Parts: sequence; structure tokens; C-alpha cells
Amino acid sequence: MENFGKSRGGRPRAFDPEAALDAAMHLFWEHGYEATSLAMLREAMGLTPPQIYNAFTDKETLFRRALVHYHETEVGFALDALSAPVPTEEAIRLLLMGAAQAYTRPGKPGGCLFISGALAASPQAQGIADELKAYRRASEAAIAARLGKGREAGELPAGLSVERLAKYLAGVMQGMSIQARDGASTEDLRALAETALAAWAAEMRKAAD
Amino acid sequence: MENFGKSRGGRPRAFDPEAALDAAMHLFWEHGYEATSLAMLREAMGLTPPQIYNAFTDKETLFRRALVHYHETEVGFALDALSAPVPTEEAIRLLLMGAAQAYTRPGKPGGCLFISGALAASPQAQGIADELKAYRRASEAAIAARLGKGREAGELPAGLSVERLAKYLAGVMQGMSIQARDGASTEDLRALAETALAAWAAEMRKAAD
DNA sequence: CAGGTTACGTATTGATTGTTACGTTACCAA
DNA sequence: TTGGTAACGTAACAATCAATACGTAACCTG
Repeated sequence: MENFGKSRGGRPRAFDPEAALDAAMHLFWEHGYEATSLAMLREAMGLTPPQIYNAFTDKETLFRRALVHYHETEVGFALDALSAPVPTEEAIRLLLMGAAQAYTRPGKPGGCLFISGALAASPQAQGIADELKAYRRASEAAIAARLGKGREAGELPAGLSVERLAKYLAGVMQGMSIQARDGASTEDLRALAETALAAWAAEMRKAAD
Repeated sequence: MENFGKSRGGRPRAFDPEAALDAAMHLFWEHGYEATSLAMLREAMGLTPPQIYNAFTDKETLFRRALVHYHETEVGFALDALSAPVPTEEAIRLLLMGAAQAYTRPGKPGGCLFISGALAASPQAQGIADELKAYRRASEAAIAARLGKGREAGELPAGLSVERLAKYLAGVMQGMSIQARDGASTEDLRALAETALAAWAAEMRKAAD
């Protein structure tokens, strides 16, 4: 579409699209989709409007591209945790502790782009809000899938509702994201995660009945 | 300031400011501060721009007024729960279960205005974002205060960190707010709250050492 | 009934929003 | 060297944003 690979003739691009996208992502992460104006993007990316539009079509496409970029560069901790060859409870611990760190990285906006990007939106931007909601639901589904694997392996009680537990864990991570936005430190989030994990044993016991 | 009480001369207001404020609050709740345009407010409130500006100064003041209105009309469940003459654990249960219901009221936007209003904002609206952050922190402080009361009453272990536990509970409620936005039902949120409360006994045991 | 005061309706303001013509420049293939 | 192609820089676009003049209408006090 935008011909990011080898060009087939024509004047070469005078900037690095990957670096520009990275700058845009960080700006969207900090201010959200709608509150990030093209003037701000222009300055942060170091580009003129036609450069942005030529490379990324429009603001909405740029944002969607930024979401993919975010997923590829900032959410690795979650994929790693959920696919780690460790017991289920340990995987979940890795997930929450990874979030505690990822949501409070120095030099990066606090929290998660999938949440900060847009919780509420104008009617015109509801497509964006829906896409972010889809990302959040996918995260929850990934947790549920990992829990389901553990249950099938006999590691978790057969009577356990993985959807219910996944909703709790996803909710905790979303709360951590807001806490990070509000100034919570890495240690604060780790403590929060630790408390959240204290529910684990009790839930296992309950489901075993 | 806007002379909401008895007027001292002059043409009387042709609309009910309380009803107009209520309509504005619901719109802000749904779309957030910045994404709610004056055109939308105008239609929802049934007013002309000068009517709005004469009664509420400007958009920012209107929003701040909406926050107070929200606090007065929609957050009663939290104040009730935290001041109920019941044991601490029961008060927290009332709080979370009240949130489960309040965040999923039919005919109302999902979640909490203090979160939907603005998590991320443009540089111009950061004052609003800061005010919302202050509301969220006040909620957490109110939880911490209730926990502190329980600890002083000898109901909770003396070694318990109420700030830490309050941060967990506030985080859970914030997560519930996002889950509500993403379509979770009242029952979903009740289940989430129930799981969150499962951490209670474990935390008490830990703090008792 | 006159004077003071406040809200009304209509129409419009300047600024900012995202987006795009248009003419030029720089590369590749032939 | 020529033709094709695509990104360049400059400048401006229509639409929407929040906010306001301005003249009129409606109430209370004296």
C-alpha cells in the first residue's frame, strides 16, 4: 500500500517511516487519539502534512498503524508471559509483574495505549474506540486461552470458569494501567499485582468444589 | 456566581439549569470532556450557546460543574458503603457490589465519569485531566480512610498497609469501569468483584505475621 | 410607570481542525 | 539522455471548534 519495502522508481522517501511511526505512537499513547492533533504529530514526527498523508493515508490509518507498532514493540511481555513454559499460576504472575514494569517505563507514557488511546470518543471516532475495545477484548481472550490450557492440563480445577477469572485478571491489568497514569510507581503496581494474585488460591479452592 | 438561587431582578431564566446540567453530565460521561463538542451539548441541553455560556461561563466550568453533579447524584453507593455501620470487609463488599450495579445502569453510560471523562488529554485540557485524577485519588483515599478506621478498631491486622490495599481496591474498581465500557454485564462485574474479594482473607493472613 | 438588571434569539467571530492542490525535485528503467 | 514515477515543499482548503456582539424582551424594585 505505502510501499514500505523496496521502491520501484520515484523519488525516495526523505525520512524513516518506522521512526516517524514510533514518534506518532508515543504521542497517541500520551494524549489519546482525538486529543492528538496533526500539528502535534507534525512536530513530533518532524514531517510536513503531505509527508504524513503520503506515507500513512490519514490520521485514522496512522493511528491504526501505531496500534500495530505498539503491539509489536511494547506488548512483548504479555506474549512472553502467556507462552512461557511454566505453570499457569506462574505465567499469570509473570504477566502481571510484566505489566507493572511495562506500564511505568521511564521515558514512556504511563499505562497502556489500548486504554489511553480512547475510552470515550466523539461519534465520528467511534470506529477507533471500537478497535481499541477489540484489542482489549483480545487481551482478555488471550488470558482465557492460557487459563484454558492450564485447566485442560489438569493444573486447574475442571470446574473453574476461565472466562470469569480472565475477566478479573484483565480488569486488574486495566486498573493497573489507570493507576500508572495517576502516578503509581513500579513498586506500587507490583504490590497491587501481588494482592491480586492472593485471590488465586482462594478461587482454585472454590472451583474445586 | 451564576445566581442559581433567588434572582434579584432581571429577566428570569427560561430553562431549568439543573436539568440542563444533568443532560450535559450524561453527554460528558458518554463521550469524555474533549470529544464532547458544544454543538452536541447544545442539542442535548436544548439550549443556545449564549444560554449555556451565560449560565455556566464556559465549557470547562460546565464540565467541572458536571463533575460535582455526578458526585452528588451517581456516587452515593460509594459514600453509603464506606459509611455503613458494618464490619470493614462487609463495607468493601458493599462498595464493589455497588460499583458493579452503578457502572451498568440501564440508560446510563457504562463505567465511571471520573475515568471516562479523560484519561488522556491534549495539553490545553490537562487541567481537566488533573482534576479527574484528583477525584480518582480522592476515591482511593476514602477507601484507605475506611480501612484505617477498621484497623484502628482492631478489626484488621495492625501490620496491614491500608494504602496498599486501598490501591488494589481502587484499581479493581477502575478495571471494573473499563470492563463496563467494554460491555460487561452487572453479573460479570459482580463476579469480578467476588474474585477480587477472595484476596481479602489472604491479605489479612499475610499482614498478621 | 420609570429605571435597573438579566436573559433572550440571531448571527457571527477568530482560531484550529484534518486534509489537499500544485508545481518542483529526485530517483529508476530504457 | 529521456520518460515514468513518486515524494518533496509551499500554501491554502472547507469544516468545525469554542466563544461573543448586539439589539430585544421580560422580570423586580422604587
